[in-house]
Amino acid sequence: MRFSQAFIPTLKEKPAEAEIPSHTLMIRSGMLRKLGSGIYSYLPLAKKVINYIETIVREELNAIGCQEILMPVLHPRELWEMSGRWNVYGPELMRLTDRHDREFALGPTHEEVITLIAKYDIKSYKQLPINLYQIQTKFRDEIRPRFGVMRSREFIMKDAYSFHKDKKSLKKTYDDMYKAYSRIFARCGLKSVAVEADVGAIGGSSSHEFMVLAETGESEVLHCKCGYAANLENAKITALDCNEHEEMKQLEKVSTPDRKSVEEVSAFLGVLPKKLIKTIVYKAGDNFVAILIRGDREINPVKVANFLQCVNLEFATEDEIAEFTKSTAGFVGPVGKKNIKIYADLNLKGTKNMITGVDEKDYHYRNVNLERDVHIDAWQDFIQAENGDKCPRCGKAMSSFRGIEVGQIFQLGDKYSTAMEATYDAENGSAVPYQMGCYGIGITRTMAASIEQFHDKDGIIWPISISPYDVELINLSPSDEDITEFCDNVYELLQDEFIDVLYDDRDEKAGFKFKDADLIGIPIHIIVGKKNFENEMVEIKIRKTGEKTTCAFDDILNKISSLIDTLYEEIDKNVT
RNA sequence: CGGGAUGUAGCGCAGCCCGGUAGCGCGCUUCGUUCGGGACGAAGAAGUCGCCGGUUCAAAUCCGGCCAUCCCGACCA
Repeated sequence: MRFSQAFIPTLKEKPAEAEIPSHTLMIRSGMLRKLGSGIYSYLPLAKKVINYIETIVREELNAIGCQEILMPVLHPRELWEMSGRWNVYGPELMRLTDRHDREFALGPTHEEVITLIAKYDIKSYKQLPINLYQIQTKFRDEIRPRFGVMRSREFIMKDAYSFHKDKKSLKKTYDDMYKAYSRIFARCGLKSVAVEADVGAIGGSSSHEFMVLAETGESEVLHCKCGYAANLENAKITALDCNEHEEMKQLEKVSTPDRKSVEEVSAFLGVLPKKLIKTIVYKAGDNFVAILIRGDREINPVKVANFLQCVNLEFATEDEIAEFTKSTAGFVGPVGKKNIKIYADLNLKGTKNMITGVDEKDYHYRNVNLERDVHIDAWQDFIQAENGDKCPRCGKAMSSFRGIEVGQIFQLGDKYSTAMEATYDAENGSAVPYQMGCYGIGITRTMAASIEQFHDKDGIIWPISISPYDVELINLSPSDEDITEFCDNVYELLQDEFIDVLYDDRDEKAGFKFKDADLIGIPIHIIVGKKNFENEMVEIKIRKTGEKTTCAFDDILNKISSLIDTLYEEIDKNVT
C-alpha cells in the first residue's frame, strides 16, 4: 500500500479523551475513531490487525476440530427467558423493541442461541462432542465504558461453545482449548498467563482467565514460582500466622470512646491491627449475616457472595445494623449474637484473646476467644489475598502483577442445557442434558493489550504476526526521480514475494515520516535516502530495538526475508 | 447511580470572573523556499461558541434546565 493512497489519519497531539497508552496510540496512529462512549470505528490499520488476530484464532481452533458458524446479534426476549437470564443478566443486556412492540436483546454472549441450535439438531450421543465458534460483534451496556476498546460497549469477540455427553469429554475439550488459547496468545507475540478464575454465578466447576501482562491492566493476579496463578479476587488464602499458643484470658469490656475503625481502636489499645476482629454485616437478599475477619485484612466480597450463593450482596446500612443486629455501626461484635448467622474467616480459627466490638457504642471486648465465646455457623475463606501471601499449593510467598483479561474458558456443565431442556439421547435411550463448555477471546481487546504490552515513547511496536504490515518502505527523497524509481522497484519486488509493505511515498520531510513510522509501529523499516543511495545502500531499522544497519541493493530481499523469519522465530519459540 | 471535571474550526486549547469586534497552535488549500528525526515565509478556507429557555438594548460570557464526553468509585454472567 502506498501511504499517499492509504487512509491512515495520524495525529501529532495526544487526544483529550485518551488516558492509557493503547487508547492514545490507537487514536494517534489513525487506527481508531470514537462515535460515542464505548463505540468505535476501526480504520484500515486496526482492521488489518484484527484480521491477523482472527486468522490466528481460526487456525488454532480449526486445528483442534472446532467449526466456525455465525449466529444472530438480535435475540428475541423469549429466548433469554428460557434460560432465565432476561431478568438475571441485568442492565448490562442491551435491549430494544421493534415496531410491533416485540422485545429483543443485542447478544452479549450466545449460550442461549447455541443451546437452542443444539437442542434441535444435536440429538444423539453419536454427534458428540462438538465445538462450534463464531467471531462477531458483541454488545454489553457497560456501566462505565473505559480506556477505548479495552472496555467498550460494542466489541469483537470470538466465542466458542462445546457440547459433550459427559464431564470427562468436557474436560478433554477444556484442556484442548486451554492449550489452543496459550498458543493463540503466544502466536500473537504476547506474554500471557492462565490464571484460576472465579466461576461466580455462571456456575460450573472450573474456569481460567488468560491475562496479558501489562501495568495498566485492570486485573491483579497473584502468582507463585510453582506455577499457581489466580485472580486476586479468586486467590485462596492459606493459614496466616496466628497466636494460637497463648493462654485464653478472661473476657474484658474496655472503654474505647469514639474509636470505631481498626486503626483507631488498635492504636488506642496499643495492639497490632491483626489482634482485632472486624465484624462486617452484609445484606444478602432478605437476610443479614455477619462475617468475621482479621483486622489487618480486607474482605473479599466475591468469596462471600459465592459462599452465600447470593447475587445481590450489599453492605448493611447503619440503620439496618441498628435494627437487625441490635448494634451500633463501628462497634458491632459477635459475642452473644444469636439473631443472625455468623460466619468466620478460616484464619481466625485458633486465634486467642482477640478484640471485637461489644454492640454498644464506645466499648470493645478484649480477650475474645471465638471458639469459647461465639457461636460460629461456618468457617470459610473470606479475605482478599495480598502480595506476599503464601501460595496455597507450595506455601512459598506469592507476588502480584497486573494483567489484561483477554480470554476466559469455562466448564459450564449442564446449567444451560437443563434450563432450556436441551438433551441428547444416550446409548440407553434416555434423554440427558448436554455437558457444555464456553470459551471467549476479546479480539479487539487483544489488539489493545498488545499495544499496552509493547510500546515506547514514540509509539506502537507490533509483533510481526499481527502487525498491519511486515515492512514500511520510506522514501526520503520523493522528488528525486532515481531514488523514487528505485523505491518503486523495491516496493514491487517485496510485494512479489508476498511481503506486505507500507510504502511511504508522500511528499513530506524525513523527520515527519520517521515520526509516523515509529508511531504506527511496523516492525521493519527500509529507509532510502540520498547518501546511502549514492553508495548503493539502504538503511534497515528494527522498530523494536531501534537498531539500524545498512544493506546493499542486491541484498535487500534476502535481508528482509531473513529478518522477517527471525522475528517469527522469536515468537514461535514461545509457542508450545 | 454517587463524587469530580469538560463541552468554543478536523485536533489540542485560550477567551467566560468583569456581557458589546470569536482568537491561538496544529492540521487543511494555493504559491515559493527547504529536504535524514514532526521546516520556513506569504496568501486562504473553515466555528449554529453542546442544546433549549430566561435576564438584558446586547449573551461564548450571567441564570435555569437538559444533553454529551472524560476521570474516580460502585459494577464488570
